[in-house]
Amino acid sequence: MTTEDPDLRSRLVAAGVQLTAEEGVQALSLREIARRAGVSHGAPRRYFPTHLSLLSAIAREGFGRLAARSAAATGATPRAHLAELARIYLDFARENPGMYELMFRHDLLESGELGLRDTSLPLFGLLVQLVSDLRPDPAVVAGALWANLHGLAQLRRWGSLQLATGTDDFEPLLRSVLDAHLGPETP
Amino acid sequence: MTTEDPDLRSRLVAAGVQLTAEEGVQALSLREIARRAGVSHGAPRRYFPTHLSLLSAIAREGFGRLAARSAAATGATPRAHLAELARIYLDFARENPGMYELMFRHDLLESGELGLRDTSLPLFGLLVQLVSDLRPDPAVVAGALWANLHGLAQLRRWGSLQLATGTDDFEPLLRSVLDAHLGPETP
DNA sequence: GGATCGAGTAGACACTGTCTACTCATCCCT
DNA sequence: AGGGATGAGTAGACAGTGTCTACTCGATCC
Repeated sequence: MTTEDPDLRSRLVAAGVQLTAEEGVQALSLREIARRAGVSHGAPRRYFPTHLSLLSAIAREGFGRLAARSAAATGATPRAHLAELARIYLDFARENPGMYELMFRHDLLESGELGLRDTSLPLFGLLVQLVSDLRPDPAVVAGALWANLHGLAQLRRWGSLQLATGTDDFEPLLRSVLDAHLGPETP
Repeated sequence: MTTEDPDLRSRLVAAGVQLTAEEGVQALSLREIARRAGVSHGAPRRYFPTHLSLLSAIAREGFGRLAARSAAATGATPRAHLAELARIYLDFARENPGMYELMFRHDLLESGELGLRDTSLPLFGLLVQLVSDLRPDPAVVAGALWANLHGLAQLRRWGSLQLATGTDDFEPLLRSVLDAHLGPETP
């Protein structure tokens, strides 16, 4: 029995977020989330018609937290701002591996009353805006950069890059990525 | 009852590969794979101690097929060779979405008698070798490039980049990625 | 020729997601 | 003020899952 104040919908999502962090994404069964929220296993059905739609709501909460962190990023120059955003993205993925995995599960895309895909659009818009000060065709470059960050986050979690490059220091890799897409750092 | 000639181990993996292509990764239950191989649900246990280790073997088969395709790639220049490899990688991910998803499931990493992580090392070695003709610090650049291709494959499947860039033409994106990491194409 | 052993079978167990029938308190309406 | 309707949450059934254990049964070996 967690706090009983908020409505069950919020409590279920909160329990799911906590469970993701504590036990990982494979522990997110409908019944365990309901247990943690202190209700029977049939109760979530009032708010989430299916298991996937509940997972989708939890993932949406994750996107919200990432967006909040990203909105707090600043930078003296667009380049510095982008570097800060990249760091925030990669840190989020490393510190919240279960949530990050959940956020990009493709079978969650269509579940829930709102599409999950659109949730990342505002963040991408900021990326495009910052890139437009540095590069022509900013939408393409921003897309390529986002893909690169996403791939870095995934492969870092996989451990492949550490094995392949022989080190787990990601600084040179991140610098190489930023230089590649944005051009070498200007003095 | 599929063909009974090869040993059950191979038949199970083959049934899993087929099932992945036909029904997707969520259909890969132990019992359904056993059913397709024409044996009882307890039989796989002789060869794969756990469900995950069977999935891991199926993913390994996927890496083998990708490696075979990659080995057939050629190019007049390292740059052309790399471009061909990139295209093969992205095509494989698009044409075998279920298998690609399975290959990079992080909970499969440690299952099976051989680590799955090492399976991608030879391919990465080829990448490093080709990049070394074009760039200093080829391990870092190859790592960044691989991460970028992986991110492209994932986000293309997710549909986010199509939504964000307003087009589903990946040619400019791929060209931007190759130019970014390898330098602009030389005449 | 009889014991041994390995491959595969069959069933139990706990757990899952979904569905349906049910309680029961709250609210609305005349 | 009283009674029906509504809505949230409960409880149980059902099929399906992964794992484990007991068992068959044919081949192999001494």
